[in-house]
Amino acid sequence: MAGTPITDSNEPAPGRTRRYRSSEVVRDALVNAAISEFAAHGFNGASTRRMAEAAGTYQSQIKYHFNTKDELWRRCLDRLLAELDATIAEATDHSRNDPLALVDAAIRGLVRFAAKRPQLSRIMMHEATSPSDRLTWLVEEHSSQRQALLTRAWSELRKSGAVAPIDSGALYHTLIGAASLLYANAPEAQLMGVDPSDPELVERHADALVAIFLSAPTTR
Amino acid sequence: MAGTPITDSNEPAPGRTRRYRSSEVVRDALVNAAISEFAAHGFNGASTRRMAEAAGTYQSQIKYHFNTKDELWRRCLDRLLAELDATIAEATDHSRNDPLALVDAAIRGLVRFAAKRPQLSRIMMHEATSPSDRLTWLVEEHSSQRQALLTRAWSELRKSGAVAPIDSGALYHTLIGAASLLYANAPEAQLMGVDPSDPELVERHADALVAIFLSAPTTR
DNA sequence: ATCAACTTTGTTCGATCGACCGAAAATCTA
DNA sequence: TAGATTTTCGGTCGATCGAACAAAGTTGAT
Repeated sequence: MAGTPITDSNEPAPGRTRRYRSSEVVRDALVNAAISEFAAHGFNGASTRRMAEAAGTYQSQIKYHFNTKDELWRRCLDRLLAELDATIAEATDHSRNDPLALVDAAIRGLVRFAAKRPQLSRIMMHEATSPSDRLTWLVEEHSSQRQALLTRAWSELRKSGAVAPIDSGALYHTLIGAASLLYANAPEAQLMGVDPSDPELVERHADALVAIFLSAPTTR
Repeated sequence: MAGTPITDSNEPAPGRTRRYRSSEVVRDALVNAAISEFAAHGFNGASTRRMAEAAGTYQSQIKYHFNTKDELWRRCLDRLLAELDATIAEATDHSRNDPLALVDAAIRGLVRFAAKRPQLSRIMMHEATSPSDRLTWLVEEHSSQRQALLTRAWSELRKSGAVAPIDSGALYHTLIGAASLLYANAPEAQLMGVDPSDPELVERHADALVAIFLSAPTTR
């Protein structure tokens, strides 16, 4: 079976340069190219031939390394979600005990990730507009746990009244939407005179989200 | 030219039933079918044959009535955005003078429209992920004015301090994202056990957005 | 009733899609 | 070095796409 056990040292036989890239490298290049292609055009609109070209290889390599377009798509999401988890984990590293500080850090991490890797938001927005096996897989494999985690943390904070009164059913999509649409729709924002790649804008955006989500309700 | 001047009374010649539908009716059916198709699969993934079948007609009718898939797409957005304008205008009808009440009503109208017509959000999210002539048209024709309107109203309210401190560059997408992702991604929400078609959820969602956007900043 | 305008219907075209196959080339193992 | 394994590379297959065309059928005005 191809690539399952990476046995070799992947060294180009001392002194010589490899002519064939290792499975790992090609798979990596294909996943990266596919992430951009899926994000830009959705699953159906994405072309495996364009992916292969961007990765500097051949379309038939997708069958060889991933078997189908569908499985390649799943590997793309595995990678993106692992990156998201890593970013959030890093951001919340120093606030393990204070629940409010933890959510604060998580929101900022979410915004920064959406800015750095808008492809994840784009793919999810493409996919979640109509039912499919992929969407079912995505929710079961990934979305559900994240939503449960957020909802639990939020209802805990709600008890102490330190947080905005947001319906628990709407919370997840409200926060994700507020945090990521600006970057998912960056090409539109650019045309409107906004530059979502500006790091200072990202920080101001994160500040704003923390301010509106993590503030006790005010009576007018 | 077909259908430009609707001269006739469109009456089925007393007693008899028409065998041909009028241009107006077919165009209407095609636009409706196309809106759903574009929303579900994006521009490239949408099939003109499926649209025609859903509209009870033939694919070649699209060429006849709209010339190209591209022009049909533009007519879909003209209609959706007209509907959005009508909904917002109706919602803000009774608060012409009080700027704060006006934005309050506009936010609620936006949420209700996103819930009622998720297709607009879906199409925009599909389209805004990568540059295209359609996106340029969309921004120039529609998005820009709306953003300018919102930004102006917001900065006015900011002066009186009655409103959350949100960066003006990020405001538009933050609000739209918070208001519409839940409905744009309704199939995902359903799988997660949330029902975005529940009118009470929609109202609670609108309440929450008004609460977090239209509240003076609190210091912690 | 006639005729021009409008609408429907069926078909064809070239292009692109994902999946698949097999032989050649390179690499690793023994 | 010989043989087994991995990777590359070019090509083919049926399906579907948007666009286009040409008749044929329907309608309303004259």
